[in-house]
Amino acid sequence: MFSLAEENYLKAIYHLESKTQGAVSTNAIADAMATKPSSVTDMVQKLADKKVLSYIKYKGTSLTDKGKKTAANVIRKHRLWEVFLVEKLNFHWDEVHDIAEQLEHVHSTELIARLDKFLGFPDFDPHGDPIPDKHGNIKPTEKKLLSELNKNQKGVCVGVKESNSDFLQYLDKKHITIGTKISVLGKEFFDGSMVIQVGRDQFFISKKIAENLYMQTN
Amino acid sequence: MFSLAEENYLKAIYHLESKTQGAVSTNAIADAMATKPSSVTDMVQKLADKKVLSYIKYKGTSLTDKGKKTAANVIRKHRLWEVFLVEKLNFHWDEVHDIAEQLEHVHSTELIARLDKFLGFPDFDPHGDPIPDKHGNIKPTEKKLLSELNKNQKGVCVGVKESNSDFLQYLDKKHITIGTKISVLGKEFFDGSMVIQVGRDQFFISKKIAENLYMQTN
DNA sequence: TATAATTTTTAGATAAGGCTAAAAATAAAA
DNA sequence: TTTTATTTTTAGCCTTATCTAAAAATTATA
Repeated sequence: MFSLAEENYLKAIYHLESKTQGAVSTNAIADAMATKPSSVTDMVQKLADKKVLSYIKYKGTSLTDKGKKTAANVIRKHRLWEVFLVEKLNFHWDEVHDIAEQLEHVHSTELIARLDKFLGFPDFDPHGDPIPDKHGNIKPTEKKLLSELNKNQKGVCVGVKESNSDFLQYLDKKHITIGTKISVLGKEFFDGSMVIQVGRDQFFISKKIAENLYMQTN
Repeated sequence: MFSLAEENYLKAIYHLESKTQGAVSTNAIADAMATKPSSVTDMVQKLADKKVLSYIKYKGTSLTDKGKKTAANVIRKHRLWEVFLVEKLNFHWDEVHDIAEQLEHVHSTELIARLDKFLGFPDFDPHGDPIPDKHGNIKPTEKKLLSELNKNQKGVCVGVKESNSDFLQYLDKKHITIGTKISVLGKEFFDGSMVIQVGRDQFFISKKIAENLYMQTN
């Protein structure tokens, strides 16, 4: 069992590893966690003792399989709770992060298994990020921007890139949300604008809109 | 904002105050929290500084209005989460305590407001305990004996009057426990016997049984 | 009411997690 | 290849929440 602090370190290191290659530096972790490098050194040494990461002085750290699995599980919980908050409690996509940040540390595998089922075994969270399975595996996925689709292609909205209130309100008005199917009826190469179909409605969207919607196409 | 430990102390003291009258003793708190009296003294002094309770050396403590409200709010969260776990995630009523114990410390008034609405503004948790409102007030509730109910009335079992082993074993066999919903399908005025419904089962009970079950009816 | 028993508090210690300042190692620049 | 700059670690200290052991206050008993 890991403490709240330990879980947060593992999560941060997991995210950092996926963004860069090679060992993760102490300073990078300190930046990501808004803490001091000296605190990171202490914690990383403790986590190395617990076999969730390997650490070489002055050379940085990388998660072991056990560490990756633990981190992925925390991320799984975070993302499932985000789906719950948005789908069931009607929060907006941009309001859920801080709450999920707390909920992710509730310990109970049974709880998460049941929550997963209650939510219909979702594959993506409201930001379009994939939800790891109970073994910590993430289904390899093709997440594209709507703006990358061409005429006659279609997909399912899996998240938003920018999530300012005006944008979310626009999506609300157009009834676009996670899981909404969108078809590209036309695309103007001059300005990247599109005509799309959402349900029975067909309408025009600008390139700016299309560039902020994550789509899954398979 | 209160720490996890502070919230747990407030909650424990709140429960102890409702069970006894007068100030709560240091040892009573230590017992309730499975901690040492010396630890309680430290914490209680800290909480007195924060104006959530009044503390007189060697004389015990009692919550201030602020302390009561804070404690009631933690209890409100705990009980709402228990409803969620049982009603939505299909946990059994006796499996939810430990999980709710963690969930109750998630900080977000908006979350609780929305959860409350999602659950249909419940008044009681699965154990039959009342859920404080957002101001910390608990609706005064009427606890009756099952024998006082009439045909077509129903309620939730909130406790037993006599608790000898034979009686408890009988309840076990009939799947009656704290939180069990019981409906009175028929009542014989000659001997006070009843036909009741528990879950999907319908069966006969004597007056003696009915006189030993506390019910909450609303 | 003086003594014994119990309760409560204080003093000092520990573990987790974090910080500052200084030292050591590594990387970059001259 | 020295020297300088940056990164990382170490050492020592702080806070929160806990503990044990001893002292003090209160309560019970003789």
